[in-house]
Amino acid sequence: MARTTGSHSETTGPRVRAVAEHLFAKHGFAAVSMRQIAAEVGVQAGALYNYTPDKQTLLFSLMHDHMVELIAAWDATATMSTPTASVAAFTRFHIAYHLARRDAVFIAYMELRNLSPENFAVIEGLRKAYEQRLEQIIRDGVAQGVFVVADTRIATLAIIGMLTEVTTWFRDGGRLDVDGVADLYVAMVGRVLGIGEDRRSVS
Amino acid sequence: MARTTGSHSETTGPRVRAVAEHLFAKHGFAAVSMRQIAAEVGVQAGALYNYTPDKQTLLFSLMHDHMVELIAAWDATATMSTPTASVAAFTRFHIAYHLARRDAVFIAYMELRNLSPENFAVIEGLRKAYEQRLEQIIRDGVAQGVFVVADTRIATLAIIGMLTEVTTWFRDGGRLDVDGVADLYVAMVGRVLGIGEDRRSVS
DNA sequence: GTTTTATTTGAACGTTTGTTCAGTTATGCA
DNA sequence: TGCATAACTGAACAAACGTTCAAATAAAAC
Repeated sequence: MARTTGSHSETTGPRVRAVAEHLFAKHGFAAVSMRQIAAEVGVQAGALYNYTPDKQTLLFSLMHDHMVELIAAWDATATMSTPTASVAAFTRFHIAYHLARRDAVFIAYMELRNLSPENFAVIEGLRKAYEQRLEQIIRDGVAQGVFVVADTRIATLAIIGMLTEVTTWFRDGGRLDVDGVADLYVAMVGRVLGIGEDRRSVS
Repeated sequence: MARTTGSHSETTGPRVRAVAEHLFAKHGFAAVSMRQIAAEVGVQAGALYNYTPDKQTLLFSLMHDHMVELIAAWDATATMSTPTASVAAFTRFHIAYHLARRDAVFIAYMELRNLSPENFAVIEGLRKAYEQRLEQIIRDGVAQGVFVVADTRIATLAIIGMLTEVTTWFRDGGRLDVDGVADLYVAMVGRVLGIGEDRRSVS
């Protein structure tokens, strides 16, 4: 036996990526073998090498595409408006997107140490680029006097941290749905940024 | 050659754990071999099995001890006082402790999926127990009317998330030292909890 | 209907894996 | 000083690892 019925690059290629994404997220890059991926795809291990030069590149490719798509999705969502509206939109976008693509998000946050130095630098740059989007909104809000924050950079990181943490506990069918969670976080993020704060009350 | 000069269980045992903790944090549990650990300790791989029944138990033991020590350290720190003081103390404690023991923290958050189901349940229980400490403080604050939060549970998770995120970017010798970072987070956490909020301003 | 080409198999490769254990040696106790 | 034991070595085990490649076969092109 060799080539099987219905075999096709256009279906196998994406399937390899989808299966790898799922298994890497579930068990970790180092704990998943090429043979496991192949088995799940329904193919022999050797066939995977038609779609990736090696395992490491497969991981990098998944992470890279995810980060690029994340940034593109936000840039397509973002509209010129007030900092207050922008930060609320960012909060809702971040939560919804991260919950919808949990496997990819998990990998992008957890498998950085399995990347070669050059590949790491690329992913790190993309992550920074994404964070910059939020940081710029906060900077604008501070400049316009609608946000009151002691340290823009730290506020950015704190907000990213609290938003991303949602992926670790959110379960479909739980007490709150995605929109309900997003509403609560929009309010909390607003507080962190001091929206509507009476500035005289600050010593 | 067999037993080497100066060999001693009381020194090798802790060294195995220290080396394993460091390597697991740096490269991930699955990516580190028993031979790598042994080499770093300065011993042959077989010798490790005097100190752990197997690799998985070594991981679990590290995570378990870390969580127990974390909880014990907080319980030793916590004092009866106002919710506002307690939450500030928790914030400072969490940041300082997590930055001081970064390797252990990293492992406890990242290697859960490499645990057997029973071991996972134990660690998860300890994590919940730690979160409960913060949640109880927030609940007390809400009951006393000094905190204003829409959802106590979500506020707890959001705060834990934003505090833990510090470990991903903090570098010694950076722009801010630990105390400086903690100061900023105490203020941000206070805002999330609505401390000092004018309740009439909420619709 | 034949030829070309893309796709996959299946076996093989050299390493490395976690773990075991009989044998060897330094150490602590009598 | 001698003996028992704790600590470690070094070799061995079967299994699994990522990767390669000639051979085989389905699909596409003509």
